[in-house]
Amino acid sequence: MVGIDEVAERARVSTATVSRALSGRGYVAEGTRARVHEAARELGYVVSAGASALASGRTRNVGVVVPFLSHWFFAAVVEGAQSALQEHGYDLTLYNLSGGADARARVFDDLLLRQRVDAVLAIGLELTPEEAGRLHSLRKPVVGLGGPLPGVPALGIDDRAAVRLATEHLISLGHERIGYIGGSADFDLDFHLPTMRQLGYRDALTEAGIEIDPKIERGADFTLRGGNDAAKQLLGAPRNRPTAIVAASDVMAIGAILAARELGLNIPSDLSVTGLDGIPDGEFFGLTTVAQYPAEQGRHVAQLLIDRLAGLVEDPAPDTASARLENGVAPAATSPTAGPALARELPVELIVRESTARPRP
Amino acid sequence: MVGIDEVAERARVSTATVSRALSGRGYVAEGTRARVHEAARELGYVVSAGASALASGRTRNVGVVVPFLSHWFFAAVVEGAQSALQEHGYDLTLYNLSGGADARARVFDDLLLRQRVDAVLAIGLELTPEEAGRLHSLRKPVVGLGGPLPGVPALGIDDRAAVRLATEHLISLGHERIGYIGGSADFDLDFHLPTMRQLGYRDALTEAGIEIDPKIERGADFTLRGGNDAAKQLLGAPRNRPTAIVAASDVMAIGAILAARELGLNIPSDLSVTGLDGIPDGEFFGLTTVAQYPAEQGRHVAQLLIDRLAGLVEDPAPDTASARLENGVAPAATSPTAGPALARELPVELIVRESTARPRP
DNA sequence: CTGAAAGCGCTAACAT
DNA sequence: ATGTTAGCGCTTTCAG
Repeated sequence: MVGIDEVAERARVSTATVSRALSGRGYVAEGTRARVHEAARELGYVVSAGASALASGRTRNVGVVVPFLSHWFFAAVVEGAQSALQEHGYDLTLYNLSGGADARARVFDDLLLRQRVDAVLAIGLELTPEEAGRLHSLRKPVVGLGGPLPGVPALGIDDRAAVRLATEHLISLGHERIGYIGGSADFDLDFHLPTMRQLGYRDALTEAGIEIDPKIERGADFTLRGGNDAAKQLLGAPRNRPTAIVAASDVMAIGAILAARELGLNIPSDLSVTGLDGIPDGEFFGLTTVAQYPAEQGRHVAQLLIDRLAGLVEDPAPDTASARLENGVAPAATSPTAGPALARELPVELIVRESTARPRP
Repeated sequence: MVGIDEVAERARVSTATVSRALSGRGYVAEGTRARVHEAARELGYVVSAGASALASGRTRNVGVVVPFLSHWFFAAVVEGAQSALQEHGYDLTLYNLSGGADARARVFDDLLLRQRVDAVLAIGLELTPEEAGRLHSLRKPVVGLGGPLPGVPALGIDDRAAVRLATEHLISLGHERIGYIGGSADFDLDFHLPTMRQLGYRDALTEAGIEIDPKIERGADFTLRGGNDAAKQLLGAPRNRPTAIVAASDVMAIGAILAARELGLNIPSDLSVTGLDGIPDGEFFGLTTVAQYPAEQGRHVAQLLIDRLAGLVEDPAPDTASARLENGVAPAATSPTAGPALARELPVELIVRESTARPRP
């Protein structure tokens, strides 16, 4: 591996100047700068991440923690974050919690503490107070996406408003008997979104003066089959069958559409269906949905971190954050930088396709 | 951050002993060992990755390069690799090539050269000779999964045999008019699997003495819609319609199943369909398929790398690898360690479900 | 604007 | 089995 002194020699400057020229910190004459870059290029020199990290305290690496990857949403977020980070010369080290409790503990007790990362992005996570404490003890920027993080600034879509929007769409079409397929209680442990989404559905009904009927609210597991099973329950009733179904995710909505077909119901004349997510296959099924944009969300949140890192000034008073945390109070912003408050709500969009229409008269 | 000397002090030993006790290299008395661990735990000490890497040359980090993440297969492989690595205390730094040519160049020209990783896992990639050269110049273990890598040992399923197996299943059921939905030429640039899979289909037909009819071979793009469109072409013909379809992926197979339903054909009595992949939703659709196991593949390949890293001895003679590479010859094993040859073929399994049956008499 | 030199926090000989 | 010590390759004062 060619080192910095070889570059220095070739460019006829000191190693200090090479470092400055290549990292862009400190003054370097334009000519010198060019010579250094030229020399580095010719030699194929790339700084050693470890040495640079040790000397500077900056790793140019961001840790991204996800509950699992095998889900469109998380994969897309990571991909988005990745591309934003990569553009700025940051690497992305992935931590996955799907390996069970041990793996999870390891991530929070060891891996994240190794000083391998400058910042942490926590995606779709619900942290325990201990885990949040560990994260805080890093004294590094941490931001969350799509999960409630105690004491950590977090972004996400407004799940409640999103489902409400879908439901309102159906109501505005004239539907009054609207079923709901949401998450079962199990899922509420990891994400609170099931609850939030259900509330959004109820909000819309209530506001429109439609009575809530728990009999046409079903829990499922966010899979195709789950949505399909739930829909069959909803649609199988001989009378007073819903004319529309709001599903808490696109995948479940598609399951519902397939269920309707199996039962000989026509979409949308016999049944309207809405989803939430905006997955690529939604278009194929003509699914009306409230789309969110995970790749953009990932980019956005990564960019936020990059900005913080760039403007990083000083640590806050040593004990403020943890003290607040112990009291169970989530301060508005607990990151090392006193940046502007985060825009909490990420955009969603109602996409009307062929799965919704006026109910039969 | 608490450092190694604080631990040394507390355990009343030297820093060298702390290092040995914690890393497990070199002799340490059992009692000392315990004291050190205890002290480290009490202080919440974790080695600094950067310092350790600089001093030892080992980063305990593996780079994983994927073309993109937004596909079941890649996400599952990464998840599998992740868990194996994590169990052994390795981190996983992800490099994503989906950002276009610039991103791709950056990965090979800078990011991988930063000495941030001990080894590289290249998934589903077809590298240019330059890229392969860069990888080689790292002088680090590199293994590929599911993509032809010039000069790099690579594992993968036998795509040709897999599709052949599916086709043979249909033939054994009595089908003789069997259509094929594969990848279009565009896709062949990145993965060669479309071609290989098509050859497998033809192999089976030829061996059974069935004539190949290019009119019932269709290219598609590995999406639901692509499979659906292609199937409609195949099934729309008024006469001499295939009684079975082999699809080169589960997603396309599902597209075909939905196409059949739309056309009023019954599965499997009017049409049998097979896929390839073993995606979770396959079961819901009753899809007969040849399953592969990406998570296990990822684990396997990660484990391979870990073993190499553990047994790492010496670099091979400086120029052997690159010389061979320049000649365009792919040696059996070009990794620094002269390990046993890799088992190239990863397992697949025919899973028979409800989408296949004997053709109507 | 550039150079000299002191580390960053750890590991690995080499001693003992 | 444990301690001493010299770096690992860079960044960053501090001078000039």
